[in-house]
Amino acid sequence: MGQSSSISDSEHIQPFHRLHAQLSDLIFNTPPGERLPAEPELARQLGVSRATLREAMRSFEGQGLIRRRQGVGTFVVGHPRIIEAGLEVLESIEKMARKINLDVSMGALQITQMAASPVYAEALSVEEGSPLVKVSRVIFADNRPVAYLVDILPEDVLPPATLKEGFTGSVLDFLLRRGSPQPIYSVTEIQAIPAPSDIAHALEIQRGDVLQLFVAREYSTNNRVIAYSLSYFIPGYFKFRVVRNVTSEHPFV
Amino acid sequence: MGQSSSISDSEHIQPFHRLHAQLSDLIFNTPPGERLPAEPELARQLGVSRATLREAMRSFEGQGLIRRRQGVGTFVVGHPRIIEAGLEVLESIEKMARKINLDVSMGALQITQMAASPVYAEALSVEEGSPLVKVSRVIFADNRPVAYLVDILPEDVLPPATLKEGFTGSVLDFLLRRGSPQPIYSVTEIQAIPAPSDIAHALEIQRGDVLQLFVAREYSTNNRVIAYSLSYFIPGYFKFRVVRNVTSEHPFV
DNA sequence: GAGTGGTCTAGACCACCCC
DNA sequence: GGGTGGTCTAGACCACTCA
Repeated sequence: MGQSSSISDSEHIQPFHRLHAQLSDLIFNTPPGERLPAEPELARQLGVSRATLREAMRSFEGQGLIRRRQGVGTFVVGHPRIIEAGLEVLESIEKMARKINLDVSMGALQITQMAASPVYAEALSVEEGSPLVKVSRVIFADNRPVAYLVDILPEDVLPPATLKEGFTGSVLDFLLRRGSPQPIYSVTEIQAIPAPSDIAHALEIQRGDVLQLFVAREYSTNNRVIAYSLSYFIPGYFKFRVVRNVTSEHPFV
Repeated sequence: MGQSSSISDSEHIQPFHRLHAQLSDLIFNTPPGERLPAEPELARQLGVSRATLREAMRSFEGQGLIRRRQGVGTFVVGHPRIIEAGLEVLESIEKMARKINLDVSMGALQITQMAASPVYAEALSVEEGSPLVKVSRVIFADNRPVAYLVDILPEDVLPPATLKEGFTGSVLDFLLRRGSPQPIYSVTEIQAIPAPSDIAHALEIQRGDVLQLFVAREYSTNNRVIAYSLSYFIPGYFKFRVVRNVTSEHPFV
């Protein structure tokens, strides 16, 4: 079983590889916005089990070519516009998106006050237990969730009350606009991770799907850490670029 | 079924979450180097199906905490030493590793001569069909594969014959040592991707596991592109860092 | 050949969305 | 209520490794 053998020059290709090609055809021959057949139906048509079909679908979702919505269906989306950014410059997604005339909005905003856990205390160089504010939200581009952002700041840097008005999703822009303390630079760590359940849910992708994660500490004058932030990006919607130099002398940053 | 209900305050947690915690316990309480029980056995012990067990294991593999080897078993590995690098500086994995006294070696070296495909021709700014050299290899740290590197260069930049001697895995180091043309900087694009089958195989991970990919164009004097390179890293063994500045004037890079 | 992880199947139940 | 995707199960066969 497995290989349904109806194809003539069938090597013993595993179902997955054949499936991947078939799915690719199907997706590119389906107009954007259209729904694909339901999973059980599609699995039957392609002669594989639903588990195998879903496995093959994962990579297309990471590329932003399809979008699956529980209770609704799986939809083909057009080639997404890509948000491109050079990493040397610290700037908000909103600003990056504006450059390519992409409509960006914010949703699922949560502002929480909390006491500093050991991890956060260390990241922000504050006492354990000191008051913090955690701001999390989802960024949408073309009405699709594309990023999940979390900022953690000391309460005196960002009193929750001040956020009530004029917050559009970017803590960085907010701080810059307010003026003091002034963000100067950030040290950002780059990681690739499988999506944890809660974040997968917020981004409407599957747990385990690939995400690009930036973990940043933002610094103000006199090297004070004013924010610790986690940014989860769905790959395929973003292109991050960095210029690297061969240097004989080594600047200790 | 599923929840085996022996636990007292059982909310209706999905098997996956409970499993993840149980696995975490098991892994941290198993000495590095030891083998875990076989998958069917372990699935029985934990009261889940093998599919669910394997799904839960994926994330631990991405973090480098376990290593699965077909036909052999699943092993706990100690907290891996992490190769850390600032991205501002273009340097080879060998150099990064040497800084932390980590033993790095190369395997599965393949040197292929080929004609420029449209993609490669564009990337290297050469004529389609012009002669190229493709160098691919696997990088091992502590005897584990941790990265898969591919460099594509014009044949006149890197005649295959010259590679026969003194090549230890880094095309960058090789070019620097030889002196001409001299690499000056690279423009690197950062992506998170699920591992394609062939690369998963070379890195001894599972297809679909998370990888950090760098796609770079390396430039020489007078802005000639001398190399196009793809670097696939297993997350968990690497930590990449970049400093980002807030700039009021906007340099159009 | 015995035992391991890698892949796949068929079927089930659930959470969710929309009518 | 009816249909969708999300999760899980039990069992099978395969590819690989090693004695």
